[in-house]
Amino acid sequence: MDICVTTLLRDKGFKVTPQRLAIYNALAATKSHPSAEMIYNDLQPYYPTMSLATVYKTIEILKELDLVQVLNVGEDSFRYDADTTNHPHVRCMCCGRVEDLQGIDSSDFISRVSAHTDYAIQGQQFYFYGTCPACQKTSAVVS
Amino acid sequence: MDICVTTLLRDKGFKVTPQRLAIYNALAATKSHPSAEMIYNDLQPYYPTMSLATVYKTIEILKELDLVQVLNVGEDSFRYDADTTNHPHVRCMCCGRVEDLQGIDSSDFISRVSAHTDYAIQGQQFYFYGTCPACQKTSAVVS
DNA sequence: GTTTTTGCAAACAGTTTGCACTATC
DNA sequence: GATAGTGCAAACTGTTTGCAAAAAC
Repeated sequence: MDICVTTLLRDKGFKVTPQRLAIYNALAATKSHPSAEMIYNDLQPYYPTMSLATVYKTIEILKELDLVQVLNVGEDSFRYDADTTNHPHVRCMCCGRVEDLQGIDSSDFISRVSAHTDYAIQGQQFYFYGTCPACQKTSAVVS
Repeated sequence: MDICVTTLLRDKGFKVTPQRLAIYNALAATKSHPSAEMIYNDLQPYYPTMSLATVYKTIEILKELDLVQVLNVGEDSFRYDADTTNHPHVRCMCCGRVEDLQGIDSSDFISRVSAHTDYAIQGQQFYFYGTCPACQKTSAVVS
């Protein structure tokens, strides 16, 4: 996996730095769809001198290499996903957690939309909003 | 329509001001899904002393009254829609225009997702990205 | 040794807030 | 006349940029 990123960076003329590898690995190792700041905080113990600007600059490159996708779940900040397959996401409106919705085939819905519009559709993002299992339990106890 | 907004505002204890009516009317009269700044610019000729802060504060209230919905199409700024029915949107990646995708029934897709996840789904947003008819023509000429 | 990257700080854009003045009720 | 809203400017947050020192090649 590391080798792959290294090669991809080199091929496009980018230099390979520990920061870049760490940021990509942090993203690839989590399912939590972190924001730039979350990545920064996660890496802080291991790269105490790394700056937030480096996280942003690296994400920019990773986008270019198609190694991450950007999520815009309606919060203040963007979130990033190293899984670049196009899958729907859910956000818990209670705790803010963002999760993947795997195993849902949306191809028929997409082709239905494509057929219905004059736009040449190139991509899409599906965001669902609700309450996660953990928060459902909590509110059940309270009410 | 005005009467309706007036009543809704009063019922919730908000005062009825020309600015609030103008902002709602501007939103209700367009299909262009304007940002706060666009609304501000549109109204500038008629309300030259109105400030951007008033636009934001008013939108906040209109959200509370369920008179507008917020779109997060992946740009720098939010966009607003006075059509609060839940319909998909397309953004042209060439000119930035945002349009409604009317007449698409997504209820089966939504119920398929609801059945598939542990989340209690309360809402969703579907964003499509592509090239609008006008931009398709332009790029065809160029290439 | 050249060229790119880092990390800092300053800049920036969109949005929010505090507060005196004004308008609504 | 009491209460809430406006408009200004300043604050704030997430993100971007410029640049000298440092690292990659």
